[in-house]
Amino acid sequence: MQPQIDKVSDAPLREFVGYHIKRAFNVIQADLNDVLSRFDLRMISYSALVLIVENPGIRQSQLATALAIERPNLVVIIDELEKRELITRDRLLTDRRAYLLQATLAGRRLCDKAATAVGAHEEALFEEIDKDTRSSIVDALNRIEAKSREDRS
Amino acid sequence: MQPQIDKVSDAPLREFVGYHIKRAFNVIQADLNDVLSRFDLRMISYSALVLIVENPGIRQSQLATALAIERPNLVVIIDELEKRELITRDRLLTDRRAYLLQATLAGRRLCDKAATAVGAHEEALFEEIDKDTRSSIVDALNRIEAKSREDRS
DNA sequence: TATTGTTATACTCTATAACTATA
DNA sequence: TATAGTTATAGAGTATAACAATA
Repeated sequence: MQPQIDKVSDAPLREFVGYHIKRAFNVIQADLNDVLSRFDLRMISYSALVLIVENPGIRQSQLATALAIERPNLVVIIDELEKRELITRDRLLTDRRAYLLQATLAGRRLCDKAATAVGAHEEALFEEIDKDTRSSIVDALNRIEAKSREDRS
Repeated sequence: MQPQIDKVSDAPLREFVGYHIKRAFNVIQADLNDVLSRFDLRMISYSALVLIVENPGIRQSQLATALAIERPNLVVIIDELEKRELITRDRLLTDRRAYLLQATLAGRRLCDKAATAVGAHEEALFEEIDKDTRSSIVDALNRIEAKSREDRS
C-alpha cells in the first residue's frame, strides 16, 4: 500500500515562533501592498516617502541605511518619487557629491493620506489584540532585533 | 540654509506593529538561513523537507499549498531534494498523474539534525522572552493569519 | 585614497501561461 | 474537460563590482 495524506500537518514547523511570524508577515505585507496600491506606492516606496517627510534633508545614503537596502536599489525608488514630484533632490552645497531629499507639499499630502489608510488597515488587522498585548509583542520584537545587532558586534 | 539630518528618525514607521514584525522577521530569516546553510538547505527547502518527513506520501500539489508557493516553483526544490537522495518521488499507482513524496532515511536524519540546530537558534533569539509572552505572541499572530482567511472568503 | 550616487549585472523568490500525461 | 506536474518566462527584490564626480 502506498501511504497517502488526507490533511497535511505542519505541526513541527508551528513549534517555531519564527514560522508564525513569517506567516503573519506574509498576510500583513499582502494587505499593506493592497492598501498602498491605491496611492501607487509599494511598501518600500511608502517607507522611503515617510522617512523623507520625517527627516527633511536626509541624504540618499542615510535613507538606504535606514531602509536596510543597498544604495543602488534606492536609486530607482528615488527616481520615481522625484518624477511624481513627491520629493525634491538637491545638491548639498557644502558637499557636492551628496543629494538632500525633501518632500514637496504634494508628497507630504500623499504621505498623510497613505498613513491614514495604513493605520486603518493595521487597526483592522489588530482589532482583536488589546493594547497591552500589542506593546508586549512590539517589545519582544525589538529584543529580537537588538539580538542580531549584538551578534554582529 | 539647507536642512540636514544628523540622526534619522523612523518614529512614524515604528507606530505600526507591522513594521516591527518586518524588521524582526528580517533578523530571524537571516539567522535561520545562516544556520541552515550548514546543511545546504534554505528556509524553503528545509520547510519542504520537514513537511515531507511529517507527511509521508504527500503530493507535490499538497506540499505547494502547504508552503504557500506556486506549483512551478516547487519543482526545482523537489528536484534538488531528490538528487541529494533526501526524498523519493514515486508515481501514485491509482492516479499516475501524481507523485507521492517520502523522505529517505538520510532525509529524516538530516531533517532531525537541522531541526535541532534551528531549535537552538530559536531558543537563543527568544531566550529573553518568557513562555507566556511567547504563546500570547503566537496566539496574536494566528489571529492575524485567520483574519486574512476570513477576508478572502 | 575614500565617499556619494550611478550603471550594469546577477541571483533569488515569486507568478502566470502553456505544455504533457493522465483522469 | 479537468487535474498533476512540468517548462519557459517575466517580474519583483536584493546584492556586488566598477565607474564618475567630488572630497
